[in-house]
Amino acid sequence: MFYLTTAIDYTNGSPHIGHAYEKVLADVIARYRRLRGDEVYFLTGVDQFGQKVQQSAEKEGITPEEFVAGTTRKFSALWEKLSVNYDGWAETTDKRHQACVGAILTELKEQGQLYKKSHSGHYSVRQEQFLQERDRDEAGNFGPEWGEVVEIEEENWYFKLSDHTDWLKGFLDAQPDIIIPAFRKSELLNALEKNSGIDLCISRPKERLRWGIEFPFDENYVTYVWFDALINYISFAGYKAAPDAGLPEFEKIWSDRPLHVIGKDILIPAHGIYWFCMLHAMGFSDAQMPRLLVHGFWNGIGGVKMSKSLGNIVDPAELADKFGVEALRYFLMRDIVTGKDSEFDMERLIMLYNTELANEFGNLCNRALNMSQRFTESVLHNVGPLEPEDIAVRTSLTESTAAYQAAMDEFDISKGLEALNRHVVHCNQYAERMKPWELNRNPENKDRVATILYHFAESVAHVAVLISPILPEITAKLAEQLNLPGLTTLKLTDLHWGLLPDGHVIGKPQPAFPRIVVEKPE
RNA sequence: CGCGGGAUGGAGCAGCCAGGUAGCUCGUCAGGCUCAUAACCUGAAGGUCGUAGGUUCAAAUCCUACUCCCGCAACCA
Repeated sequence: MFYLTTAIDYTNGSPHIGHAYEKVLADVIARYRRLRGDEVYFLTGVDQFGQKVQQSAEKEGITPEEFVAGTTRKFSALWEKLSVNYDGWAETTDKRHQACVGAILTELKEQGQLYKKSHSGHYSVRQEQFLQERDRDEAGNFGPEWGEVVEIEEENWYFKLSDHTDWLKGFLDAQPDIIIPAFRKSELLNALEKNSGIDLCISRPKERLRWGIEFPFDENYVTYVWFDALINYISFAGYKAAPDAGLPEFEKIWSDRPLHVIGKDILIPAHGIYWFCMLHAMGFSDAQMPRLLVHGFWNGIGGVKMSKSLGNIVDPAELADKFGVEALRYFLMRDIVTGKDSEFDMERLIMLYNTELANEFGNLCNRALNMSQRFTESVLHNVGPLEPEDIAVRTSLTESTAAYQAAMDEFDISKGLEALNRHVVHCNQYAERMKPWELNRNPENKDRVATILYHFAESVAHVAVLISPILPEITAKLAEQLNLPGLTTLKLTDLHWGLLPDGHVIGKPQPAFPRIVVEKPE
């Protein structure tokens, strides 16, 4: 079983383009692995507890339950709109999750992994958090943004993180590709080196935070959100679940090494340190440790961070409505190298869709279907003899498919799409050289025209399947136009030359990728 | 000396890990075609690959130093 998860989004606000990117990326990987023939379980969801949610709810004068119900709906509605098809949905307020967190806490305490100690420090009443030395301004004071700062002493529960950091270092050293991309690992190892010996405070006194999972053995405390949130990856996979809980069977889900798709902001310390150590403390073996696929961020134009104050935030739902889900998904996968940052430029979204989908691939679809309709009465003939140019088309397809697969296996979606595009361009060049529209003027060339058109149609069928992880709707559309419904259920291993049988009658051609037309403001 | 990333023709990027005549998309200029969604195809101009050294027969790629930009630095997601 290939188990993959995303970070669960914090339900303190509306989803932005970064949320959408991560979920679409995970969805594409899930769909690709299914295409490869793997059994896949895809989990995503929302993180609902914590201080910020409590504060936001108070501000609106509603309960945290009501507040998260509203924001959660925004996320799930967006995933539906963007064709993000998950198998499991994680909400941390789910009783089953809370029970799992409680069970883990109890077990860790019994194993002596938890202890209580008192900590004193500078505390911001307004922000409801302890302040660090780095929070001081140049003058060495805590600035006005923190409000009233008092020195308080507080008792809390700690997890013996330091017991596991030596193991973690060794583990990370021994694993070449546990963290993708590789440079993130050195960053993580450096961070570990510098901060080992520190334990993790995993509780919050109820006086200052009520919105959390109560400690099973100490009713005065709730669980620190990260400790609770990370557990979603196993709780919703059925870890320590009751048989009738309606959750999957854990051993089945967590059989191979799972993949966590996360953003670069939550690698250190949350996933790279806390989560690995937590799993280790729970008795997970090295072979059971998940891989982390760490993606980059979409910045605004000019490389500046997107933020509300700069007003350069883009709403993914709005984009999908305006340009279509296809264009958005394609852009999000095409214009970024997995692991790196990129700039979100609406003009590039339009350009890439219009160029690569509408003009190049769309044109090829049209050529295949339209000419077949006009020149061969919609009947495809898989006849010979083959000319070198025809062989070259087949070779190009084979090479593109292999390159696509290699790239997709490494989660490099952009490179995979580029590989598909190479074949599409090859086909358009082939069209220009063969000029079937000219050949068709002479009835003697009937067979030759049919052979050429078959190469177009067959190429379209292959690309339609290969692009399906990124553009699932398109595959169905093209399957219909090609009159080959089976196309949507094909696996990679089914992709041999001859998907379209000799004598096959195609359907009615229709533009699969209508161009995006923008009126230029004068 | 905190850590990491980046600097490649007008714009945005790939290539670097496993050195071997600099590649992609857009834009610009010229041409061709008409099957097609004002789409497609061909050709051209444009780069001392941040700077300075080093290793090598050979460096965008490896090593050293430096400059500039961005992000992060553990109890806020």
